[in-house]
Amino acid sequence: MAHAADVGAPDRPGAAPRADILGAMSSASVPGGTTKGDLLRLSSLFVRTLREDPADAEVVSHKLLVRAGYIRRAAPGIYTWLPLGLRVLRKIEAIVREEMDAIGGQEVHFPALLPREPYEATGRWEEYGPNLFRLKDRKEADYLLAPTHEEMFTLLVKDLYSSYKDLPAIIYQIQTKYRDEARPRAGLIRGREFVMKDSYSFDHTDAGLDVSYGKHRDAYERIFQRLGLEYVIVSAMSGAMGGSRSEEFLSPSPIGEDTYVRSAGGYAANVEAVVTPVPDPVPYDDAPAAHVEDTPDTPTIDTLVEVANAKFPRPDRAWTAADTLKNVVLALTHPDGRRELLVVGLPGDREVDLKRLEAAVAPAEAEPATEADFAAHPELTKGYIGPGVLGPQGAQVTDPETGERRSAIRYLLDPRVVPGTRWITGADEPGRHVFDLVAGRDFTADGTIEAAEVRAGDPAPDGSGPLELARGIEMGHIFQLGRKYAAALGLTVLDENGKQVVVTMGSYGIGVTRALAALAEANNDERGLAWPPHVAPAHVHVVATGKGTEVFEAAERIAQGLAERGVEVIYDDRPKVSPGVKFADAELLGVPLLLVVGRGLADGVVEVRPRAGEAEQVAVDDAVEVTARRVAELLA
RNA sequence: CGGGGUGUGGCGCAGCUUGGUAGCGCAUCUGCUUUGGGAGCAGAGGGUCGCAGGUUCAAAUCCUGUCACCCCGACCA
Repeated sequence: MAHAADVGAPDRPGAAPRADILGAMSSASVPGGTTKGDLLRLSSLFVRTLREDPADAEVVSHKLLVRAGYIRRAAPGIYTWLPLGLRVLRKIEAIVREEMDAIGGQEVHFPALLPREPYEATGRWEEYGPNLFRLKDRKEADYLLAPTHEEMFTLLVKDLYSSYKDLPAIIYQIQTKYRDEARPRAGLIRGREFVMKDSYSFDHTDAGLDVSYGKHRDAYERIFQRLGLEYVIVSAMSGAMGGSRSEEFLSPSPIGEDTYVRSAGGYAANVEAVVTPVPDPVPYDDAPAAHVEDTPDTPTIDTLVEVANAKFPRPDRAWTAADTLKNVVLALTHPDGRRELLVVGLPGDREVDLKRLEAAVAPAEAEPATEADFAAHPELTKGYIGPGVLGPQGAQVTDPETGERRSAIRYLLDPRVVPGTRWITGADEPGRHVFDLVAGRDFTADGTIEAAEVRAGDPAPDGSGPLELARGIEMGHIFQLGRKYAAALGLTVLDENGKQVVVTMGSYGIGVTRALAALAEANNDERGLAWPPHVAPAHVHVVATGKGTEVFEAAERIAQGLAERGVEVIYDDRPKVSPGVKFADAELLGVPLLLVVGRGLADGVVEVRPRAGEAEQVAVDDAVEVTARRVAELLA
C-alpha cells in the first residue's frame, strides 16, 4: 500500500513499565496509562448501576454487564461501551495483542467500510447472503460493512509481496465486524457489531502453513489462559471455506450455541466433526436369504418394529429400531443452483442431524425432500423406501459432466452399516418390508456419510471411551484456509526455483467482545460480576463508609497511594450514600479486591478482602503496601 | 422465515376484562435526619400511554391497520 507511511505508528499500548512491585501486571495495563495507576472516583465516573435486571436480557452476562454499567444497548445486537466496559475490552485486546506479537504477528487496521469489488472476485458478495450489511454511496456504488477480511488481507499481501523470501508472514488486526444476524441474542454473545481479532498466515509451502497454524494454536492457548477463561479445543469442520485442518476454542457453558462432544480419554470435537468408528465386517455365510414380508400400515420405524415383533418374532430377542435400516430422502442444493436428491441409510434408531449432514456435503445445502421431490421420483415409496431402487441397485444415468455412469439417486450409508450387517428395510412397495437384507451381499451404496446424530455414550473415534455431549461458546477458530482466496485473488510468489506458486493461507479469529461476555458468563455470583484480575476494570475497589471526614480523608490517601504504586483503583467517594449501597455496587462491579475504610478506622485498621473471600484486617499505615502486594499476587 | 409475547416518565412494572382528570417501585432534584449491607421523613421535576386511522360526548382501555422490540425454532467462515 503506497500510503502506508502516512498512517504513522499505530498506538501500541501495554508496553509502558509500571512500578516495579507490579511489574508482572504491566502486560495487561490500560492504553494511555503511565506508571501511575488510574484512580476512578465513583462520584464522577460515567456510570449508573441498575438495581433491577433489564427486561430484554436473558443470559446472566447480559444482565450483569448492563446492570453494572459496562454497556448499554443502542440497537438490537449493537451495544455502546461505557468507561468500565471499555477498560475490560481494552485489557482483553492488550493480551491478545501481546500474544499475537509474540508469534511474530504484525498489526494492521483495515477499514470496516469496504467496496464491493474484492468480495465480488471471491463470490462472497453473493454467497454471504442477507447476513452482509450492504450500503450504497451517493453515486450508488455498492459498499459493505465487513463481516470478515480475508479478501482485504489477501490483496494487501499481494500488493506488497512477491517472493517466497518475504514469507512466512502473519498479519492481524483487531477490528469491529458487522453481520446482520437473523436473530442477535444473548447480549454480547451474538451481536451484529462486534470486535474480533482476525489474523492470517501466508506461506508458500504446506509445511510452512502447518508451522503457522501451530504458532496460532499455541498463542491461543496462552491467550485464553491469561484471560482466565476455561476452554476446550475441539476439532471442527472447515466447512464451505475449504481447507483441511480446523479447530475451535470453546468456553464450556450451558448457554453456548455450539454442541461438542468429549470423552474421558481426552477426545473433543464439534459434533459436526465427529467421525463414527467403523465396526469390523460381520461374517454372513450362514445368513438366511433375504425375504419380503407383508407389513401393512408400517410407514414409521415404531410401527414397523411393532408389527415385526407381532408377526415375525425373533427367537432370541425382540426386534428393535436398531435392527431396521431407515432411508431418509434429502434434497441438496449445490452452489450452482442444481438440486439433487440424496438418500441416507442409517440405523432406524437414529435421526439425521442436518448440521452434520450439511457439514458433510458442504458447500451444498441440504433440506428434507419435499412432496414435489417425491412426485418427481415415483420409484420412492414413502415409508417403504429400500436400497432396491437406490444407488447402484437403482437406475443408472450418465453424468453430463464426466460422462460416467452413476446412480440416478445417490445413496450413502451411515458408517455403522458395514458389510454383513442384517436389516429390516423397505421393499419399495406399500405395506411390504424386506427381512434379512445383508449389506454387501444384497445391496451396496455409493459411499458412506457422517449424517447420523451423535449421542451421548457413542464411542470416541480414537477409542478413548464413550462420548458425552456438552455446550460451549465459540471463542476462537483457527483453520487452514489453503489456497482458495490466494488463487481467486491471484496471490502468488516466486519460489526458490523462480516458479510462480500460489500462497497458502491460514485464517484465525478470536471474538474479543464475545470473550468479554464469556468471562462475565463464567465469573459471577448472585451479587454480581467477579472478574479475573487481569481483565478487571480495576484492581482495587476502595469503599469509604462511616460518618465524619476522617474515613474519607484516610480512604483518599490510600486510594492515591495505591494509584502512585501503579495500582488501578475505583474509589467510592460518594458522600451521603449508605454503606449497603456501596457494598452492593462494589460486588456488582466485580473488582477483585475490596478495601473498606470504615468503622475499623477508630482502631487504626482497614479491611482488605477478595471479591468473594475472607476479610483481612490491615493497619492503616500498611494499607497501601499490603494491598499493592495482594494485587501483585493476584496478577502473578 | 415459522411460532409465542410485549410496547405506559431514565429503569422495572400496574392500569386495559367492565371507556370517565395516568399510577406504583427504583432512579433524579431540594431540605432535615441517618451512615458496616440496597436508610427515614417532607417536598419537587419528569410520560403526545409505539405510530396511524376509526367508534364514542369521552380511548392507555374498544375496533382496524402498521411499526418496533423480546423469546423459542430455522439460519449463522
